[in-house]
Amino acid sequence: MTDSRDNTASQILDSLKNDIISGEFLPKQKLHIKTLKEKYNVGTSPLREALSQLIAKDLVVSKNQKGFYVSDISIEDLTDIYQTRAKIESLCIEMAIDKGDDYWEAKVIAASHRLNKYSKENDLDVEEWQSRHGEFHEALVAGCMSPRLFQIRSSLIEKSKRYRSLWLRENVSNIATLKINQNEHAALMILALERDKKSSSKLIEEHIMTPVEIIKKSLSQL
Amino acid sequence: MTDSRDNTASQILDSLKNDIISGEFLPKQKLHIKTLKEKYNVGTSPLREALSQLIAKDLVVSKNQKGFYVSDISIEDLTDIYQTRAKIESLCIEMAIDKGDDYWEAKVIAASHRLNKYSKENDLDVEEWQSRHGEFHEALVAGCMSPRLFQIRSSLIEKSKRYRSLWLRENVSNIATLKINQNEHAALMILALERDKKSSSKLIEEHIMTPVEIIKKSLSQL
DNA sequence: TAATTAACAAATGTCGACATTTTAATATTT
DNA sequence: AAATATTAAAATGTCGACATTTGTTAATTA
Repeated sequence: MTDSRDNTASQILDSLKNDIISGEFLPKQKLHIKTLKEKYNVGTSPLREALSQLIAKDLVVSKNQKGFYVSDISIEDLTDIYQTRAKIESLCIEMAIDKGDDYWEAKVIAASHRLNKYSKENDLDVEEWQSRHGEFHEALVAGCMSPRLFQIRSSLIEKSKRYRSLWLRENVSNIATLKINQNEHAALMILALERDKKSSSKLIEEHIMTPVEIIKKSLSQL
Repeated sequence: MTDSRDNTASQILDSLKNDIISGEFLPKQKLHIKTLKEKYNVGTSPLREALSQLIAKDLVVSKNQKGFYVSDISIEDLTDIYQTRAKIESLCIEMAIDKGDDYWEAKVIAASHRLNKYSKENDLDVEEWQSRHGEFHEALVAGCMSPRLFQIRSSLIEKSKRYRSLWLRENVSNIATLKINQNEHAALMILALERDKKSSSKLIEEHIMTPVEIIKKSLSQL
């Protein structure tokens, strides 16, 4: 059995990262050391080490002697993140189509089924839907077999999730908007399994860019 | 005037990162806290914070209670890094060709000239050549205008530089190999200025992948 | 002699304290 | 009253010390 006890810093890292991505801590908000120490029940060192890692991940910034702050957001950054994410996801899918085997196909079909079934339910839990949605897209690109590209993809997803969270916060009612393009998911799967690289990559780029305009709107009113 | 005094951690970060990328610290090598403190003349906290940032950048790993180590390398990772880097660079060039203006063109021509002139010199300094080479490629993609994509590009370059450093370390004589494909640079510029996306992206991918096989060889003998 | 145990030395991760800087609140001057 | 200067309070970043854990060497046992 492997010794997988993590150090304190990496434990805080996860919680703190989540609290930033989920929008509990808002952009530009000051992160008081004292407050955080109490909130997460930790000492100075591990906390600062976790914050340091979040700096490297662009979720936190620090000015010398002026403390830590949650990274600011902007419409330009929102657009850039989503555009880059679209390009990367398109790359992933193209590679997955090149290299994906039978297991990949099977996993895609399975994930698609789970998403479809749940989307038709009446009173659905947003968390659950988002989880299945994420798993479907992950299954699609899983065949690409490039750890580094995957890592880039993940970090971009984290960043875009923050924008989506902030938007959801202001538009709790419009959750249904998330599921607008449910038919696109089916199309995506079919194109991928048909190994149609061109169409797949084109559709995925559009699919990812869909929510941008909506989020932009509510962001500019802030 | 802006107050741009950095904190101690970010100062160490640069030095330490450089020493890892340049191969002064070898893969898997243990990074003793005590030694590093003396080497960089700093205390525990800022050092550990710098190390934490390098963990997020995948240049350092840490096992709980067992200290910090330079990230390991492998042929698989080498290949993955360079392949991903090639894809990203190709993306950048395509976008640059789409969005690049007259200033972009001018800068590309200028950088190309500087590289060409220096490449013809008899006794050249490797550092200087690498610098001009890097600037040429940067000029080529500068038109892409996506900070996030640029950032991804930079982090991949850092990682690939480490492999190149380790290879150079074992093959000081073969430095000339670096300049093998000098003619490709001219071709690259022409294609970009002709706004030929397809050919540009194809050539840049090949250009980036060129050194992989050479580095692989010397790596597998280690 | 090999293997196991015990004891020691080295190194890590965490905390609390201190000096320095920033921020705020108050007083002073024009 | 507005602007500046002064003082006090809060917060930051750094260090050294301490408890725990790890790794190594020596001793004991089979």
